[in-house]
Amino acid sequence: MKRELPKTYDPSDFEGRIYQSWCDQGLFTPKIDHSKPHYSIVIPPPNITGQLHMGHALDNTLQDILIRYKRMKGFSTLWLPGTDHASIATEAKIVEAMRKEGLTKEDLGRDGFLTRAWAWKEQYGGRIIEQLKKLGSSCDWSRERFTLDEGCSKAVREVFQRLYDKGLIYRGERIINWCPHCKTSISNAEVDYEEQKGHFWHIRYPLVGGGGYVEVATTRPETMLGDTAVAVNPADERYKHLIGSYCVLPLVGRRIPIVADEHAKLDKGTGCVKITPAHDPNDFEVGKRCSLPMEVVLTEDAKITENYPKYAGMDRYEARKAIVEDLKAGGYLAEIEDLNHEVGTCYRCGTTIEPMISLQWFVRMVPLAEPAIEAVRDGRTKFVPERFDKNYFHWMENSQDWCISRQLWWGHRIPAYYCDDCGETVVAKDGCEVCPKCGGHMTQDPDTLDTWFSSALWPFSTMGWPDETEDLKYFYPTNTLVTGYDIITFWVSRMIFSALEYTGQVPFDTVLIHGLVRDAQGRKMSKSLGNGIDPLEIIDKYGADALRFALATGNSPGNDMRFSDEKIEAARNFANKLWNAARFVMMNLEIDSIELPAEDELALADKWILTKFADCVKSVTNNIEKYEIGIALSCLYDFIWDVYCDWYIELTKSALQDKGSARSIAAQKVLAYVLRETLKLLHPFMPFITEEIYQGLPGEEGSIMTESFPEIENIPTFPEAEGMEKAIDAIRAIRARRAEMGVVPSRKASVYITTKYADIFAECTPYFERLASAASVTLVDSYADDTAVQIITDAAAIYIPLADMIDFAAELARLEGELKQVESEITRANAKLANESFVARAPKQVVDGEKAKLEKYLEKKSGVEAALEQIRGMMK
RNA sequence: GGAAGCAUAGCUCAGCUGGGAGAGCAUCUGCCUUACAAGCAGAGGGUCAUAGGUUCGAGCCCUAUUGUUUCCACCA
Repeated sequence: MKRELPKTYDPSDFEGRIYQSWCDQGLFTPKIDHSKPHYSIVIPPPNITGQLHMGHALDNTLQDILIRYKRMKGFSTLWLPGTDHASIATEAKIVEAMRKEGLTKEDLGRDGFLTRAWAWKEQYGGRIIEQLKKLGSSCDWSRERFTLDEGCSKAVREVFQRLYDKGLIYRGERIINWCPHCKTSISNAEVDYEEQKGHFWHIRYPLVGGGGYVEVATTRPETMLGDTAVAVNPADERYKHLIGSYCVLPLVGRRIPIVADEHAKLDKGTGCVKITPAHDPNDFEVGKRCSLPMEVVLTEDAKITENYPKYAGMDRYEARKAIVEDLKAGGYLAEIEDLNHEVGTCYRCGTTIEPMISLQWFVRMVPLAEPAIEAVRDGRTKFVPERFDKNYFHWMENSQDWCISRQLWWGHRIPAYYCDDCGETVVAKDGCEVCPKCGGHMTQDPDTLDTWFSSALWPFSTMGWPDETEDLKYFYPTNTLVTGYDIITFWVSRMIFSALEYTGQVPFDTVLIHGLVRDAQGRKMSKSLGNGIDPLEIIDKYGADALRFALATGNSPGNDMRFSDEKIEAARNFANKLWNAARFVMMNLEIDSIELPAEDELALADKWILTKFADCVKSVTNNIEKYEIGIALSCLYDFIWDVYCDWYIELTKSALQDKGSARSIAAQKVLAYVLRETLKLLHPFMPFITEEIYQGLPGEEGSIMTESFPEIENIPTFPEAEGMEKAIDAIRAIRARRAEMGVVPSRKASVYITTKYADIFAECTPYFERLASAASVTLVDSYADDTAVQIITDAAAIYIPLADMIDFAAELARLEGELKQVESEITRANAKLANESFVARAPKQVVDGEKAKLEKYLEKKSGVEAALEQIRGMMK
């Protein structure tokens, strides 16, 4: 059944319909077939708070390209989709929404809050999935997962239990990053540093017994309330005599010791450091080494505790002001220095984090990191591009224990239980109600886990781990993980060590890293700048294929890219070009199925396009295999636009006019064959337009998705096709000269050609007539009309009698220029070949190539010289 | 403080293991040529950041410098 394409390319006309038909046919759901190789990808699960943004669009376009390619290559292909509960981000949004209604978490209580959170998930979780579908993502929706669903939660509890039993999870008092706004701890990875203007306050602490003081400096003077010592370096001659003595904490009056610790540097500041073990990570360590007491001075919303009545209830900044004033009044303030420094902020809400001592759960990183480092070092998992492994190693080798407990409600609740009576701690994945020790009632830890704890299990928890499911056996480990470089430490590294620990295998063999999508000026897209581009608007306006093309082309792995109107328009134009080429081919077809003609029916142009197509298949395939998506796509772009449309279609036009003729039918077959095969090559990149056109081709009823990706072995190639290039060169040369002379295309002119490739040029006569404005083409042994324009190519000398158009002086100048150029080429080639070292050391093919060039130029030179002679003769 | 990336045409970027600098957009000139003006045919435009080095040969490899971006760590 032949269907004509509408005259204009309008993606909104068919993208939705096609996606639905793929779903209806179940084409995204793989069959588990142990006789076939598998290829699997798990999606980086988008947050349920999110909307599709350009980063997602890029990430998922790349994944879909790989998935569709592998599917057509015959792999049993799974792209497993899902969403992330995004504990802190979602909870923050819900709390904010509640605040507008005048409600707090406490008003609703834990259960009430969770009911509301699940309602949120129902409302927004589906939205981003719908958006992914608009992009064309060929995910197996029947396997869609959610990090907080029963299966993933089971995996989380299992892992927690195993790690606890192995001693790799522990609970302890440590300095953690506290967000006073979200009122939870966050991990080091969740802290963003930003430069802020601040001050360095120099404070004098009077010495006990005798005059004098030590001077310390701080950027957070309010923490002085919690000072329990002053440290000096043990090697510091200036203060050696003070070690072991005491000073008095101003405003507070507490006697605190002067201790020796390496943490104090000789050359920094005054050499004396105030020590606040409960509110500073370094001081915490000093405190441990020197057995100092810990004095907590801030509450969980960063206000001064009741222990300091004068300042109690003030928030940290008010207290800072008040304390500075009081220090000044008491004569303790020595100096105020301006200073810019990096301040840690919460990556979710931007609030300045407060280091605090707190009882939290931690994952011991060193034993887990080691095998994970090894797996990348020995290549079981590779980063593309490779350089990102440095990033990974650096983080892995220096990672501190991971704080995994969060004082949030939306998340996986920690499976730890404490006895109300004896305080016994039990970790139990299946729950625990009665204390095994005293029979008392057990209460579950109120905290939840870091959202990344469940994300870390995603590649296998989604496949049913810890159960030995069919999916797990067949599709795990996965093959490729596609993600941005900004998430390597958060997520990729944690998946790797988790997978190794629990499944004994790496979670994926390749991590394809892409960069950020920036705006046309190169700025990060952000809400606050208001420069975000909405992929859905782009899809509505230009189509998903155009968006995918724009994102996949013109950049290489790991690099940021800019997105602009020009880019998306160029992409849309390309789709339109293909659309119209297909329309043209289809309106000329008289055949009802597509097959290649017998070899003896092939014209030179047919052999040429088939050979060029084979080249295209090769480079597209090779580049996808190397994850060079951008290069693969640009090969296709060039082939479709320049080779197929601008040359091959034009070359067939004269044959097509002769409807029903053998030549016309042969041309139709080749046109249709190359079109169909090209659509298959392009399908992974632009799935909708390729499907729409494909289904309009004669004899093609099914989906292009179920076709095989073109294989180079199946495409006939012909060494003689190279001859076509000689004719193309000649046509180009004629066009260029005519354009230069200002001859309008409608003015046809006779063309005389002398060449040693007469057969080729004879066969190409119609092409010259159609594409080079030739009235006729005559092959001659020599040509002697002095008034003709002369054009010299490598393969031929071409004469066009256009006497009235010729400006002889200009012609002379041009030929002289051409001679000069060809001579310099000859000089260059000669010099190279005269270089013994070059001839001896360069590979043979390079040297031979150089000789061939020399040959060509010498021939051209004699042609140019002859032409010059003729024109000089005329001008006399 | 540690590390990495980038620097190529007016703009945005490609350039795979070293063998005569490419594309898109923009600019200029023609053109309604049996699909496509979202098009066709031509043209101009580059000391490949700088300085050294390795090599028969460097945009590509090495060293240093400059500019720029990012990541990590820390700043009492």
